[in-house]
Amino acid sequence: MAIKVYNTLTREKQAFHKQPGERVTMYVCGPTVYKPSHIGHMVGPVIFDTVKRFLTYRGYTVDWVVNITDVDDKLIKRAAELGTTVPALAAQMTRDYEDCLRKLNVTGINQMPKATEHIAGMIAMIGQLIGKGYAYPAGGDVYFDVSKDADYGKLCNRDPEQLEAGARIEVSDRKKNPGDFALWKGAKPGEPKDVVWESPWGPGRPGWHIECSVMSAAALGKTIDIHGGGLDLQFPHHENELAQSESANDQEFARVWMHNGLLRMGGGKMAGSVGNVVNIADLLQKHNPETVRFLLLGTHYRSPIEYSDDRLAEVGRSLQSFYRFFERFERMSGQSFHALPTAPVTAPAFVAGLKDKFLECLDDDFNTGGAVGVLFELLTALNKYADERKLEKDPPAEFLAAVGVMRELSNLLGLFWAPVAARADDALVGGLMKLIIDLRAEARASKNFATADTIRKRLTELKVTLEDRPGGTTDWRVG
RNA sequence: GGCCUCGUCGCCAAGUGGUAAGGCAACGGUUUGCAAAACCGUCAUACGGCGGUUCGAAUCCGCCCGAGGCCUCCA
Repeated sequence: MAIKVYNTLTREKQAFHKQPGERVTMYVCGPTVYKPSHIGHMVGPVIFDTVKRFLTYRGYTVDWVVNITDVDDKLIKRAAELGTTVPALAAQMTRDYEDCLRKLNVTGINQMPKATEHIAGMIAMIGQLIGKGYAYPAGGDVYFDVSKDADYGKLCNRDPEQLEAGARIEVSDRKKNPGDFALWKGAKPGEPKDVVWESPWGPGRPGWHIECSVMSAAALGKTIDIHGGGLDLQFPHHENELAQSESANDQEFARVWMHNGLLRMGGGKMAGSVGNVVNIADLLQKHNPETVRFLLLGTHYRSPIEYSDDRLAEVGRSLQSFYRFFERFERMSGQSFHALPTAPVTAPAFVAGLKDKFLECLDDDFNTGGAVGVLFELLTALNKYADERKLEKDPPAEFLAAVGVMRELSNLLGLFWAPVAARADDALVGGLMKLIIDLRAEARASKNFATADTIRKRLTELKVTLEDRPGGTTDWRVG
């Protein structure tokens, strides 16, 4: 089985260009850290985390870098509004971003370089571009000259001529062509000192696009295997990164470009600039982080996802059947599903076809939506197996292996990483529940079903569900 | 105006030439003292519309309708 990947540059799915055993370098554009992260910021990380998990599973060694933009106009503005400094604001928002990644089980990032730590490299690259005639200083700024780059626009199929026709591009008499973009921005009067660096073209700070060109090369080399990011970054950001890097280095910048679809809300994309964002912190007040990850992976990564509270609630509901199975598994085996190893296991016959189907989905351009569907089929197969054999305890090795397959595959999607605290582990609550259940058991034993049902009904009103099992035992759960 | 996506069951969604996965919801059944959970079954002759190519199309081509992204900061 060969992995196929859709490449934005060629607009087609192609066989992945590396062989298992080789190192794969992956660079994904991260956030500008001026506000708390919203869910849209997590789409890329969750998807590329899954990409890394799968490539690793297939035998590749993946080196994944996500950058942090910690100096920029929005940061300067926001820091001034809050009465703080750019470095302080950036540090705080970076922690927020990292916290969100952790909460959504994004574990695969190897490095998160910051723009301000690579200013020297950016100045060097800008100098190189000027030396080769691709860029020109103008009034304290430095611009990239798109007319000098013969294949400018190849990523997004843009014609520089038509950029002029658009006329929405920022007008500046310093630019030679309307499509030219800033590599270096001269400092403006009144800007705080901590956003100003000295350069051969005067004090100032780097443009946005140059940081990715420099940091990706510094961390991963001049040619990277996978460059990822949101669809909204295709143009101009990625187009410009590409133009800079290839003009400066005379070698291919990225072998494969992967772009994830955008999260939408109310029919349009969710973005800080639109103002319809939902912060992760707020979101996690109401929903389990696994539900959020499940939602993001339930759709193919190149498609848009419509976000809504109802949608998340529905996803949460569909997740319940997995959790119930994990509890069932624990009851019969005495083992926690979450404690099972994630290493590959040989699939027993009754689930072997499903395992193959799951892996084929991921082989085909990381089709997580299809893979999630297979997980549900696997769940049904496991429950059915246990039902048919009336398994209550000491499940056979075959069954344990099949559950191991569930563990192995769901881990490729980064799902089910934490035991769900469905019931209070509070000693008092546990003791009270045992008391109530014991009393109800006595009522049932003496055929006093009216009392038994009243107890259950009252508990239901308190969002506690009782489940009577064969043999007279009763389990309870919240929800 | 230019570039680019997308339109599959009530809702979400996979499926890129070979006869429509899966989930939620709903309805029947098995099980249960009754429930809950689980399992079984029903639920799109049909893939926005109209043409075309083909032995064969949701999948390819053309046109139309509708939704969205980019062309300015944006994951």
